[in-house]
Amino acid sequence: MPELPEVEVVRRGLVNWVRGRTITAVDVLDPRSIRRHALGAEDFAGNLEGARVLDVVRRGKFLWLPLADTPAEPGRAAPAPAVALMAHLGMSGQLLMQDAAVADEKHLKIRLRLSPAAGMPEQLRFVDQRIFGGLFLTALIPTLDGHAGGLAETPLPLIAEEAAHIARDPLDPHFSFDLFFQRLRARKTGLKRALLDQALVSGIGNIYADEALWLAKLHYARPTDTLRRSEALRVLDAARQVMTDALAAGGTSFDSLYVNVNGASGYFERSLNAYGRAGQECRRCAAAGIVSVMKREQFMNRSAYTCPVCQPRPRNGRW
DNA sequence: CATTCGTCCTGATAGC
DNA sequence: TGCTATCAGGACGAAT
Repeated sequence: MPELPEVEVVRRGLVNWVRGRTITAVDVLDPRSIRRHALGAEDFAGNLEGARVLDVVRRGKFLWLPLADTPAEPGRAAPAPAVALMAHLGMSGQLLMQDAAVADEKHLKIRLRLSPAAGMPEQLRFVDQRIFGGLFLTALIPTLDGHAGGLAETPLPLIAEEAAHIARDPLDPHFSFDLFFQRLRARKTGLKRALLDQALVSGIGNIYADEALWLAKLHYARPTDTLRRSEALRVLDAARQVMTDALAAGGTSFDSLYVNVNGASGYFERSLNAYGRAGQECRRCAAAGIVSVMKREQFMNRSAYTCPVCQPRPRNGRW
C-alpha cells in the first residue's frame, strides 16, 4: 500500500539506476497493467524503445520518467522533454531493477530493457500482484504557477498531464497551506475524506490519514467547514511529520540493487500509532495514565482507526 | 457543480 | 481437506 513516503523511496532509488539510460526493448506481459495507455501495447512499446530517461519525478503517489527521443549531444542543451513514462504503484506495484539472469517474478507485468551501464542491472521490471497500478505514457505540460511540477533531481516547470489534476503534496516546497485551508473550508465533507482526496492534497492514503488524524487529535468525521485554521495546520503538520518519519526510516536501503516498495521501504508497524491497532491501548492516553482502547470503524468501504478519548467524535454544535 | 459510490483485482485468511 | 466468503484499498467514472 504505497503512499507518498514509499513512492519517494522508490524515486530516490530508481533515479540512480535509470537516469541517462536508453530503453532498448519493452515486453508487455499483461496488457491490464497498461490499461491507462489508450493506444495499446504496441504503441506503448514503440514509443518507449529508443527513448532516453532524463529523470524520475514524483508528485503525491504519481511517479514519472521524462523522456528524450534523441541521444544526448555533448555541448548542446537538451530540448525540454515532451513525454513521460508514468507509473502508479496502486496497491501492490513494485519497480525492480534486475539482472537479465534473474527469473521472472510471479507477477511480472512489464519489462523494460535498458542500455548497458557498468555495474547496473539491465532490466527495470514492473511487478504488480493486484493490478491496481500500471504504466502509461503521458504528455508533459507547463505547470500553472511556473514552479516545478514535482520533486526531481533536475526540477522543471512541467507536469505530467495525467497528474496535473492532483494537488501538490505536503512535502512539496510549493505547497500552499493558505490555498489548502481555503479549499478545505469550502468543502461539505468529513476531514478524512478530504485528506484522501488527491485533488485537495496529494500523497496521503488510508494509513497516513489515520496516523495524521491521531497525531493531531482530530476525528475523521469532523466537518471540514468547521475547522479552525490552527486545527487544519495541526493535521497538515501531523501528516508531514508521519510521512517524514516514514521516509527517514525507509531511506536506509537506497543503495540496494533492489528497489522494492514492499520490502526495502514499507511501513514500520512498530511506529504506527493508529492504523491496525484496534483493541490495543492508545499510546498517548496510556502515557498520561488514561485507559483507552483504539477502535476500528467502517468508513468508505475501508477502515478508520481512532482513539475514542483523544479523538472524540464531533457532535452537533460542539467541537 | 460538488460529493459519494461502485468498480477494478488477487491472495491471505477465516470459517464451515 | 477443500471449498466459499471476506477483506485489503487508490483512483476514476458513474450516479446522486
